[in-house]
Amino acid sequence: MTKSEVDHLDDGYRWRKYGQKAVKNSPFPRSYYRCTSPSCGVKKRVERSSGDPTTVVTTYEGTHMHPTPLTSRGSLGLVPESSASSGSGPGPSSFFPAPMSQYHHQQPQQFQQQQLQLLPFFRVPTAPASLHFNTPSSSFAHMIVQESSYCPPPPSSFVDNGLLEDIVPSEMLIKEPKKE
DNA sequence: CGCTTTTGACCAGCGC
DNA sequence: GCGCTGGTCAAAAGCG
Repeated sequence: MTKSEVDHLDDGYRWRKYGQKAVKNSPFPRSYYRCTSPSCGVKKRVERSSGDPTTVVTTYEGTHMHPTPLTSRGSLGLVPESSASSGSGPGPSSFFPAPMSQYHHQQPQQFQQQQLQLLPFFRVPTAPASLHFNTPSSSFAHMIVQESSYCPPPPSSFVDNGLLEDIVPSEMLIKEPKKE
């Protein structure tokens, strides 16, 4: 579950929408996406939470057995340096006009928690649960930081619980009744 | 021109 | 068997 204004969250892969259906439990339609990479049958369903229209529920089916596509539509700029070196390519950082450190600083624990739930295929052997976002060479960190930009600043209900959110999902924290 | 999105139709599973 | 629901297909349209 991700707080987002947009339905289609870029997660570093290219998705092709192949269907949309209105579901019974939700007034919002559910969208069906499929990974465009050949020999990759990963699918995902995207629907809005009936209770919270600002929350999109993304359900992944399958696991990506390939790296992020080389031909992103520029929305992410996740072009590996090897392929972007056509003109002694600039560093990946040039793909992020906005200060990514800003998002990184805003809600690091929260979106880390969300990403681990939202993108189970990120949990590859080379990416332990305690992802080191400070690692510049980690493309995963880049895409995660980029995607976090889709999440609008949380409402006042959001409180920085620090490392606590590494353990307790933010959802629980938000629903938790305030102390009187 | 190639790729993506849209959208109605089709199909399968399930409960009654 | 019938209706409902969820998932997929495929043609048409749109976009860069």
